[in-house]
Amino acid sequence: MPRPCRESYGDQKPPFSYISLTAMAIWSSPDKMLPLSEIYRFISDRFPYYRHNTQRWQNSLRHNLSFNDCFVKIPRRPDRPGKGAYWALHPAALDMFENGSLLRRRKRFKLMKSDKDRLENELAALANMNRFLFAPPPAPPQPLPPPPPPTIPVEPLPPVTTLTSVVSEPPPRPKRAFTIESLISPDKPRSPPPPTIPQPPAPCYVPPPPIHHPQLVLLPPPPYFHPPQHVFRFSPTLRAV
DNA sequence: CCCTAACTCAACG
DNA sequence: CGTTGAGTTAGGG
Repeated sequence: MPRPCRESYGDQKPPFSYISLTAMAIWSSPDKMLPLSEIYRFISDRFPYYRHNTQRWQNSLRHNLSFNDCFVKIPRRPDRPGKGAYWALHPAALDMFENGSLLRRRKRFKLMKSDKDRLENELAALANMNRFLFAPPPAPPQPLPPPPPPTIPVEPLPPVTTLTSVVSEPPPRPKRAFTIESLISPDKPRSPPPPTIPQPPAPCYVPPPPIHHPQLVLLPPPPYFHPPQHVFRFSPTLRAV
């Protein structure tokens, strides 16, 4: 066992908190967001310890998702039905484990009330837009004007300027402590090494291509800044308190 | 030893 | 499934 990676904990409890495990699962997904069932599967797939007592730890895990501001519930698109919402990581929480401890963070990640409210508004607005943009196709034309369908009350959208903040790009690879790589890479050749095409030296930062995102509405990208500090673009004032 | 993050149990919608 | 509260356990300064 020179290379302890996945499956190396056997039936022993892995030294990760539920928050760590959940973050790993979300991180490992192509879209950086997962429904609850997929989070369960990620964990029980690679940590045999969690193939038992499922009722207990899954309840705890759901508690964590709701309780911790570092997890953000993303509404489903109506045209992508399924159970439950998607869960993503709050971008300001990406450095949650900077201290290297995967058991206990230095400090709980909590949003200030104002930021929490703003995030809530953005997600509500997103859900509203999704209702429009991904509504089921209208019924075939009727001979007579059908009675106006129960119109979905669409609430006035919050200032659109903040909406772009919900659009996300793939998060960066974890900085140090989080050994996601060793956990997910062995059986996940998810991104075949890109063919090394000699690139002309870019004089400055080149914005990444538009991000395909199955769940979120892509809006015109905001202006790019030089070193992209954060791959997510939430409201710039979002802060962990 | 203390503080508090993390966990557990459980009720409720 | 998701939220919330209350009580317990335990990580780490």
